[in-house]
Amino acid sequence: MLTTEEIVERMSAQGLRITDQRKTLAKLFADTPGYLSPKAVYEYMEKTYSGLSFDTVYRNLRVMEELGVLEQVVFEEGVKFKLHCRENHHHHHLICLNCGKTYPITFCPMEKTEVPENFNVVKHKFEVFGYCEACG
Amino acid sequence: MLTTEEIVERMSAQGLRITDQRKTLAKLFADTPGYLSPKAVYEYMEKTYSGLSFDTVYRNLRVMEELGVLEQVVFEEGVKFKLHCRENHHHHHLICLNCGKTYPITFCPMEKTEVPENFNVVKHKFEVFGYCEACG
DNA sequence: CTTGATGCAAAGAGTTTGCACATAG
DNA sequence: CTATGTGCAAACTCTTTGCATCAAG
Repeated sequence: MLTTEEIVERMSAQGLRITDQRKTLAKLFADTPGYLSPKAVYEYMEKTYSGLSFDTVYRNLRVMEELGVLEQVVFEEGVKFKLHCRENHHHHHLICLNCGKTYPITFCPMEKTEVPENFNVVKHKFEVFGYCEACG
Repeated sequence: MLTTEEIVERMSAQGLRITDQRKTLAKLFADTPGYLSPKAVYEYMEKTYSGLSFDTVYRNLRVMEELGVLEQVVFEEGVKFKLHCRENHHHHHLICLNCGKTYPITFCPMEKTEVPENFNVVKHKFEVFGYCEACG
């Protein structure tokens, strides 16, 4: 996982300006072991930056996504963001329905899935949802 | 899979009125072997019913979903609907990225997934995307 | 200084809701 | 007949965009 400093460096290296807001965003994601909705991010940031606007949050989330720092996933409840996994290996996730925290699953179901010859596989999605120890 | 008549009967049995639009919707989904977006449904229906409104399409999709005739899935590109799978067995899908057609996968990755004891699994999602024979 | 970041307002997509009129049963 | 379905308009949520101002480098 990336640290706050590594995220900031990475943004800086791409020629992005390091504003207080971006530093705070970097810290938020470095400290959060799971998914955050744009709304959750906004509510967290709002505490520090009164007068914050939603569009800036979105813009920064997009910037960090394009930079490869964040990854976006679509859930039933909407879009969420988390630090991009830097695992050396392809993997999947256990996701806590309460706190959003994720745990890696090393097993990839594609190994065991029989696909008809005439079907050309491009990608797959495997996610397990439930409650982590802390959330019951 | 349900036939047009079975869908109509099912709606009728629930006290829903069988309008021409609902008959056409039933036929559309009975004949479609994959996912349809609300927009695609609207565009199909519009051909027959000029002056059709989007809200009626949405209302009928919701009604059919609540009835258990349709199932809704959230993709990156948005929400889509298909006939609810009536397979006797839990299963997953191969989904064609071009035509939306689906093929069942009998293998369920949960059988092979090791979950930490302290994680209480509630549900899972496994979907394989690619191109079917017809779509290359 | 100069370019990129921010806030504000407004615009868009997608979806839902209230109401009056039309129509299935 | 009577209650449900439909179209219309408007509201709502989530997200993006244009523009003037502000501040990082």
